[in-house]
Amino acid sequence: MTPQSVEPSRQLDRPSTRGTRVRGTRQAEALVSVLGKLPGFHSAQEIHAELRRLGERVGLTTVYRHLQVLSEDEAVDAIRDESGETLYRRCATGGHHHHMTCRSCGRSIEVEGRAVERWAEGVAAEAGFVDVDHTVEIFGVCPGCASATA
Amino acid sequence: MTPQSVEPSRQLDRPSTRGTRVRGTRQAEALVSVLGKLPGFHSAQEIHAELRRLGERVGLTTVYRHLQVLSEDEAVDAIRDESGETLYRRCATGGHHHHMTCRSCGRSIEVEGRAVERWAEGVAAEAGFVDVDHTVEIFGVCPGCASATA
DNA sequence: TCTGACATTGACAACCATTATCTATCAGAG
DNA sequence: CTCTGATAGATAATGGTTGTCAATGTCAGA
Repeated sequence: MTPQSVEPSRQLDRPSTRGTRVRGTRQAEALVSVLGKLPGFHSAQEIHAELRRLGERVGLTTVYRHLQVLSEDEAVDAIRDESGETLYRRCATGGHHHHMTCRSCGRSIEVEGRAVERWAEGVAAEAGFVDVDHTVEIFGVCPGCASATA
Repeated sequence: MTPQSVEPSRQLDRPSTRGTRVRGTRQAEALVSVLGKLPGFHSAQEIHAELRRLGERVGLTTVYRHLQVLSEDEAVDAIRDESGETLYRRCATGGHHHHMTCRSCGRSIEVEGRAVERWAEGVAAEAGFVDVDHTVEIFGVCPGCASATA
């Protein structure tokens, strides 16, 4: 996974010589476009299905490949749901952040957590851990779903 | 997942009428025993392999089943590694807590995080989320491994 | 504009952890 | 001891993800 087996077109997103080509290929553009429209988190398979629905002819393999690259570039967020499936979402904000996801409708909110960052760093430093990274996910039921259920 | 499909032997761990039988069967006892000895997190498959290595004849299915039940009972912690595999570890402390795991040797430290709990609750309350739960995992390289590498 | 080299695609099969199924077996009560 | 429901576990699915590799597309330079 670390050996960047693919690592394609790393040469910046050029302004496109013709058309609105963003990253070289039609497929990549379509994928990015769909990602921008879908709210909340979706699995690679769902994204692939959506692509097909829109008439775009893109292979599942390609979807996986792009999502992987995009998530390495931090252009999309990747989280795992409770069944272990990987879900992707286009990042709204650029930097490091976390998510609060609704268990019912799947929509998610990006949350900042300076407090958490500090805490994590503190804990790690105290134990002498280095090269530290962390994941934080909050799950709950959003106001909308909560009132709908009640 | 919520429909407690299995949910066996819910009738408390009786003091055992004969032997040190903890939960009725040899297999369950062996599993718990191994869990107690293994440090850090291990996959169900690893635990199963260890069981076999010790000469215990336990089926892989059974290992999975027990780990599932134990984790529902919060008798073991379950986390997911980066490849999506589920790892289990016997809980040292009873209550809610998080882990800081070494990427290199797999050992983990249990950490308390009142700060995080408070933060998560605050964020959730602010957004109107209810029935909130959260996961926090810290990954890094422990002092031992760090100095070994250096 | 043409062309060749290299990157990308995608159908398909392989992987592999996990779960479902279904019968044989065991534990414990009476 | 015997009966009965719980448990075990071999085996077969499941299903998301990744590997393979030939076909195709892209773009730079001629």
